[in-house]
Amino acid sequence: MKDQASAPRRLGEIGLNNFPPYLMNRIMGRYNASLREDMAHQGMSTPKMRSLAVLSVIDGILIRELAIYAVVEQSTLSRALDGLAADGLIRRETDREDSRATRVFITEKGRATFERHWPAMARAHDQMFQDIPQAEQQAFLATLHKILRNVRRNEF
Amino acid sequence: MKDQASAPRRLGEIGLNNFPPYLMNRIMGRYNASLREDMAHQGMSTPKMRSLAVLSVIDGILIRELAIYAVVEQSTLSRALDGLAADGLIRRETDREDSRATRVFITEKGRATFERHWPAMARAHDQMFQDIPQAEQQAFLATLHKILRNVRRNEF
DNA sequence: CCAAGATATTTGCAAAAGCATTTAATCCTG
DNA sequence: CAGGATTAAATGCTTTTGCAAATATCTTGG
Repeated sequence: MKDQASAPRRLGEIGLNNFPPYLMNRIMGRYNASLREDMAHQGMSTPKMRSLAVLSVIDGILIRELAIYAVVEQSTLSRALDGLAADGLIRRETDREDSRATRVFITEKGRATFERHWPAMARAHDQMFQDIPQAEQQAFLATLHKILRNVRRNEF
Repeated sequence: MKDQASAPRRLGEIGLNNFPPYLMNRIMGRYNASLREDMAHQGMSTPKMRSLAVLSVIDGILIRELAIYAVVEQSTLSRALDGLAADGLIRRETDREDSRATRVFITEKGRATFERHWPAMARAHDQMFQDIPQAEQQAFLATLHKILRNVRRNEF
């Protein structure tokens, strides 16, 4: 009987609490809502914030790559970048080798802005993992990597 | 040195790939996008789908509870329910004990509709966890439960 | 080397989401 | 037990999304 190895049969049978995607949506719903609260005041949106976060780590990336890393639709991202550029937080620059493509660079002001928001993200993260042993957190992270590899459709 | 127990110092130092909320957003972004593709054709939206999914497990729930379980803003949910009711997939009924509140019930047609969509959810789930041992999946699930308990603000 | 097809980004537009307000009912406190 | 505070849900309105189409550039087979 090599049954049920992976896919649960019916949602009713396994229950919401044993269906990981459900739990992950619940968790990320809270996480994102709490960040949104924090940012709303300062005229920052989720796509903008995510863009800055990614750029603070990987600068000079192509827009299409940023869309993937930041988990934002490209058209939405395009407009978010308009806003960030208008505020001087990022700078767009046509790629040298391919003039269709655009690279995005974070400015000093952009970094400073992100640093101001980072504590809220760190706090949200800490709350998520409070009272969870380091070893368990490591194992969790390792599984997340496997899952991402399973679902992503890109090279990164 | 009881440092760094939980909150990483700066995102740049730890990297996106070691920041669980980032990975979870990436993963759920894909999961939800893939479901959305599947549903768009059949005039079904994410809030509608999530409502049916929750109701298929917990029927006769209050709207405000459904909003939490389904991870949907209440005003958005209200309109999603309008749509579902119009299609005869759910039924709203004023609560007996508190006539401000409304309970939502899934109809047979609603169940049937959910069953039609369920395979796509199961498929997405299977893809996520392919090649991940059962024991690891169990551990992952256990950690998700802890995290949800850490972040939720409600009794459920 | 040119046309047809592919790729990167932006933009138009309609649908969706979210905040704040409204309506209605219940709770609670003095 | 009246009246202000609270809670549930719906609605008005504005902003944000996201799809699809447009624009611009690049690539490649003939």
